[in-house]
Amino acid sequence: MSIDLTTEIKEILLEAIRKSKREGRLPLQDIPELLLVPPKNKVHGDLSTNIALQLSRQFKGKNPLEIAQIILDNLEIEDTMINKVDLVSPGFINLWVKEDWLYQNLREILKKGEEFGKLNIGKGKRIQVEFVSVNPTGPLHVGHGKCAAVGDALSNILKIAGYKVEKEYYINDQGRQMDLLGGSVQARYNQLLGESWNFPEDGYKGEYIKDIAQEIISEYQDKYQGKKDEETREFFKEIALQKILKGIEEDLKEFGVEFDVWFSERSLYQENKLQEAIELLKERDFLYQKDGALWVKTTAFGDEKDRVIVRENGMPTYFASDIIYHQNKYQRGFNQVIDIWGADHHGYIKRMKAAMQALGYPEDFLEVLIVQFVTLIKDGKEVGMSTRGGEFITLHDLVQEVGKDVARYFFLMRSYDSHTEFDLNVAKSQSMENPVYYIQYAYARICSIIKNAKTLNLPITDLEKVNLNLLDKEEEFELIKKLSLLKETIKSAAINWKPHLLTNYLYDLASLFHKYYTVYRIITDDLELTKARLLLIECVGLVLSNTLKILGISAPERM
RNA sequence: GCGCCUGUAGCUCAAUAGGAUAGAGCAACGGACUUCUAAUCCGUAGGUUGGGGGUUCGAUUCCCUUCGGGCGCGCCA
Repeated sequence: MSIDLTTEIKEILLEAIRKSKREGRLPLQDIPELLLVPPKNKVHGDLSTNIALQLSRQFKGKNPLEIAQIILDNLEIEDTMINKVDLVSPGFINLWVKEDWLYQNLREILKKGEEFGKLNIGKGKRIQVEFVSVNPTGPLHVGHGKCAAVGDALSNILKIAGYKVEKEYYINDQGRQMDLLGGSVQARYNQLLGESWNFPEDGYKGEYIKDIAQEIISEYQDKYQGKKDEETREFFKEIALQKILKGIEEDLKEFGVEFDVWFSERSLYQENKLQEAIELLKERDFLYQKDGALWVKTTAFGDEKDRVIVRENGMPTYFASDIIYHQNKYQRGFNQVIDIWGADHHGYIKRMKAAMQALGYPEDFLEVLIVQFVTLIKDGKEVGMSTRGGEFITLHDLVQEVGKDVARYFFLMRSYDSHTEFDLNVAKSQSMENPVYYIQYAYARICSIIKNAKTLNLPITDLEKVNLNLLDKEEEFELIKKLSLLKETIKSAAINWKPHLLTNYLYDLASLFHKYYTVYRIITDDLELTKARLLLIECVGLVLSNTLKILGISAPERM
């Protein structure tokens, strides 16, 4: 097991700090997490830390420069990867790294291959990510696609960061909306068979309802024509649910998203879990009766008002389902669950988090991530997305139109909490405007060069026999530094739950490669140089494909 | 009215956990193909980070206030 090189340098700095503490020159309580990052400006070195500035908080009045100087006094850089150290006002410690450190990164990447990027910051902690969870009453639209992309990518990021992750879809398969769905399909079925049949008020009017009715006709002919009994209603409800769920599952699969668990709301009520939750809440004194209904005292945990869990008529509310659903999650042993919701549900967060605390779970057991809306732009104009309007665009349509890779990238390229403006014209263009192709093209170029090298019988990735010192150009150093940053980027994406850090990283890396490619040839008359450069681009290719894989975007070998 | 998200270049957005001279792409203008794929590269121009206060060595980032945009405030789901 080789040591993480950035960690190694951090350790050297920390040792200097600990030594200063032992000597009494820095009477510290605790040492904050040491951040070691490449500065924006090259004159500030290869890596930089603000630790002295951080530490100066602990003892006011002490000049950060003095603190930095004390650390430097105790810093042993002989026989390390650090080449030079500098101290700059107001207290930054800047480090220059030996070239050998950079080369060592390449060795590590090559050795680990597809494993490069894996971390262990999760330490096996179990996290559940629940996302999409759309009511099974119609097809997924593009907004759900954004949630799906974010949830799936975040799950992959957490996995590679060392968490045990489960992806779950919650199916709201009971209640009024299911009755309406069944009723709507039943009405269309009968109408298609020539019956005069009233369409339910507030029913689902989309074309897909007619499609389902048509399917039922081909499968069952007129078997249920004109029937109005309970059994028939159940039949329509059930078959509509199954068909729509199947469609949702297919659309997601086509989008590259697969769930570990499809969890049915109905199943919650088969074990009388509601009673269990109510008992617990009562015991903990967060439950009371008022106006004939049962209320949860969510205001005790910051909610604006208390919420009804069982209605006056004895029926549990949707909130009740969600409480026992999350109780179930807790009982399944997750250390933390992340719910990903659309922006229209944000008002629900407080009461859910309050309910969790009322049940006695840790405050951060449930975290909710709110994904902002998507606006589709076509020919410079906004495309309406209401279900009622005719211009409904489904996720399926979008994937057909622009492809899975482009759709996923566009949803992930911006922070999920900013509104996505999805320009269909840009997404469809196979030009430099489209960042997906820009990145994939970098990978395809690398594959193409390696293929050429093979036809020329050039030896590839013979690590021991390559003289990496020949990689001495500025562009090469920049590339290697970027490669070595992958793990830090994944770490940051995992801790902050920000998949878009990886799309940005990919773009930067691709950009550095394209620049390098333009200035230098990989395959030259100089065999030794060629070998070294081939090794470098192989590493770039590996990192590109590893990162694309995390985001669920394919890495084509030729374009 | 209250709550959540948001406001950065003409447009779409970054800015890593409060760090150093706020960066990319597009659009505009000017260049580079006898080349391992030009789906590429180089250059020019573009800013009072909506406004105003505060916190500190330092604020696009945190707090208060104000203005604009989006969304939500059911014994609906």
